Amino acid sequence: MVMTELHEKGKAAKLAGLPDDTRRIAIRRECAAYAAKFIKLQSGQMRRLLTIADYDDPYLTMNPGYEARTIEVFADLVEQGVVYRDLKPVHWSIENQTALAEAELEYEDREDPQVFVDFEATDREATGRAFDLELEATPSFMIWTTTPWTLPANLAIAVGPRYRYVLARMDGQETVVARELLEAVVEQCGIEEVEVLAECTGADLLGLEYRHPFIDRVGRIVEADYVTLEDGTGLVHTAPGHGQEDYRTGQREGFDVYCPVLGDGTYDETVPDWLRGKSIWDANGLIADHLRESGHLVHHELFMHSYPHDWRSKTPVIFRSTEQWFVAVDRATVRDGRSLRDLAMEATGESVDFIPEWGRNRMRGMVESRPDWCLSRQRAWGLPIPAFRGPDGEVVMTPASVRAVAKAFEARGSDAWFSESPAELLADWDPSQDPGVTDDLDPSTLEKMYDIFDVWFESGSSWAAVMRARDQGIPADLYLEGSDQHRGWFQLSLLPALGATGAPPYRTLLTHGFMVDKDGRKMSKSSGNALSVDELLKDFGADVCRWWVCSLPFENDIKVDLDFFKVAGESYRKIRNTLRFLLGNLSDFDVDRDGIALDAIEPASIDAWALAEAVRVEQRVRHAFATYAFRDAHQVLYDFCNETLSSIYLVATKDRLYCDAADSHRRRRTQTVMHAISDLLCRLLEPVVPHTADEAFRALHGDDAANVHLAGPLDLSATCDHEWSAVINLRDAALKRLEEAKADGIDNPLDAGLVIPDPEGTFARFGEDLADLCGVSRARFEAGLGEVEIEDLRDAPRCERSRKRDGTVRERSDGALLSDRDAAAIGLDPAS
RNA sequence: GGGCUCAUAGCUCAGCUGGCUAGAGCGCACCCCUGAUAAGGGUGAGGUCGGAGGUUCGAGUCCUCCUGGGCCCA
Repeated sequence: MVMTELHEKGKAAKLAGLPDDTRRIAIRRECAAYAAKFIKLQSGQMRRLLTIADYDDPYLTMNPGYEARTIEVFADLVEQGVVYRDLKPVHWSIENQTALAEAELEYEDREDPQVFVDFEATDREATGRAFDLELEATPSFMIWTTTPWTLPANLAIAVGPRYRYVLARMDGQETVVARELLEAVVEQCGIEEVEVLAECTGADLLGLEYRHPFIDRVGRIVEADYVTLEDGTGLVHTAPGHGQEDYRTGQREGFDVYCPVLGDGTYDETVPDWLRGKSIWDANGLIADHLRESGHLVHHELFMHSYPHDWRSKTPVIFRSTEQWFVAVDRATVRDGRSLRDLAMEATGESVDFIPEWGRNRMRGMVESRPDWCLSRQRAWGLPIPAFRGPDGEVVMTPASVRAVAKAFEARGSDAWFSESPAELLADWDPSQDPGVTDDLDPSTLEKMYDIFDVWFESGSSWAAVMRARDQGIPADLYLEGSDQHRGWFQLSLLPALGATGAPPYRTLLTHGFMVDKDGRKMSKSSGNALSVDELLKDFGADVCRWWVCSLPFENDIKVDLDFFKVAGESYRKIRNTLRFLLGNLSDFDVDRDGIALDAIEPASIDAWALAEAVRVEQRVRHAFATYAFRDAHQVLYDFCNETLSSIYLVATKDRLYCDAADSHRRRRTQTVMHAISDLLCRLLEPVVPHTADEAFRALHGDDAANVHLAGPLDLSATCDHEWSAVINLRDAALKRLEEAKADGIDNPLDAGLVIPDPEGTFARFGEDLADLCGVSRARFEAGLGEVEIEDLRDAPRCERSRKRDGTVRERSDGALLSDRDAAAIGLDPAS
């Protein structure tokens, strides 16, 4: 990205003229500035979401202290004997001319050729013997490949020793293919005449030789366990310089790691002249043409498949052999002889918790099959791998020399690698005390090497550079990332920590799914269905966004759409309105002056019930938070506000709040509970909707300095009559009856009274609240009744103040129609 | 092509180790309130649990295959 900008600004040309180290430092300056820009941008977004972090002292991988800690982790790995340098095929980005790690790849669809090619056997008789046949013509071995450009590097053909192979005459040419694939090959290649001449096993073919179709070279048939009968011909083109499996086969069989492709994706001098200097992508066509002309090409067609691309440049990557640094996952560690893979399988099997649990299986599968970690990159920006080359060309890098460089970096930053001499960088190193080198090694004879660490090694060292360095303690409680990081950060943090300390860096791994659009398709800038976090924050506010996030089943993919934020905004407003209503009704209430003791609340009162519900909510929400079940917390909080408070408690208590005498016990009792519930709600909502909770909390306490984020739990308790659940059921039944009564013209519940069956005498003690609970004017009980009945009160006088028709309404001394309670509340003598 | 994973009312989701007529919220329809009002309350209609087989006395819940998403890899 930075290099692109430098080119566009024309600075790259100027830089090219500078000495290597000077040029690298100049590029690194640009990169550091670029990184700083994004640090500012992204931390700004995170702050706006009101995340809590040490924003005054963030950890940055480019800080000298962080760099030093990372290098120390590396020193520990060197000490454990798991770091090595080797010539191997690695993922190579032609665009950026660097090796890439698995985590730096993206798979995208790409159209490539697939070719079926005949490789002519060198020895007709020997080949015939394998099939127990005397041959009249020289047969061929047919291979299939989707990367024709790797054919110049072909050194072998691999077969499965146990598979059956046939010698078949196909349109005149005698060719060997796997028996099970014959039909598919014939069909795909459009072969018209087929005659099977003989059959043998793969084992019979081993050791036979063939002539390379356009290079003067003889190849050999070898065995390999990765040969499958799923596609191709069952004979696998093998180029040890261009594939990891091919490389292993080549090592075993003693082949060179031959790779005629240069870093820029063109061929070197060792290929035929018609390919020299050509780009490998052009070579696909050239080679196909050449093979067609020479009669080796059986079939050629284009097809779409998923192919690895460089995640930065979005260009296709290739396998290319280069010297790189690796972390070995199967080498024994010095500490106890177990390999990193052993340790990782053990850690992911037991000591680490996974949320959700299937992450364990997923990650173990990846750990089980992962290749060695290619640590080195060829670029200017990043942390240098502190390796030197000695006077005899040998690589000098010991735990002590690495730690000496860590000291230099700590003091002067990793730019020192480019501005200082090897002797300066190794000032803290004494070769004579280092068993890893000869005693008389003179640091001033060393030359710096210029590989840069894979960025994943830096982020994978944060347990050391952050948690341990800041005395936060390791293992960390939780690493949280998307499910792609089972291969990325989770795994690449685990391996260094296991190597360096023998223990995993975390106790728990929490994984979330990916954002997809409302149709479940993945989001990307290119398909235009991506949403901007900035826009969302601007349009909906941080609290609504957080409220939405809290509602998600995060372990799966998350469907995202603008409409969902609107819905989240609606439900958020329900919470906010509930709080506002609570606070509004506490305006004349001072908890110290007017509050009553919570343990003095009558158990049969609706206030005891509401408080008991609040206690349950507190327990459930706290438990949900503690187990990362944020969705449950969201649900419980919403249901409490919507159901318990808004539709039941607050509706039922409106009458007393508005119409009871201001200082009456009943009214103050309700306010006391409303105060406690408000306090509780603020504290429970605080992690989710911090702005709202903060605002409400300060209003509740009438203290602008009150801080809900520091308030801690409330730990309420309540004693509630155990028959309250029956009362709530009774309410449901009554509401249904009231709905039915609308057919008789009783539209307004206050025009009705309830007659409640109460054979056991259970409901009488709730009498005071039952009418309000159902929104009717009054309730009475009858022992002999079967079910709830509605009393038509439309003819009863209505209180002008409370609008109730409770049977006590009559004209008072001031001429108003009032009930007894309302008359008393405004100071009239009830008897008057 | 392989590993992991998802698919339940119009929408977003619950449904633990298989067991009453499959739940919630939103939305929708109808109604009430008008002293939470760019609010509040009530009732109700919506589902062949992606498809096809199988195990079982019984499957949304277990097994197999298929279809369609997602992540990771080849």
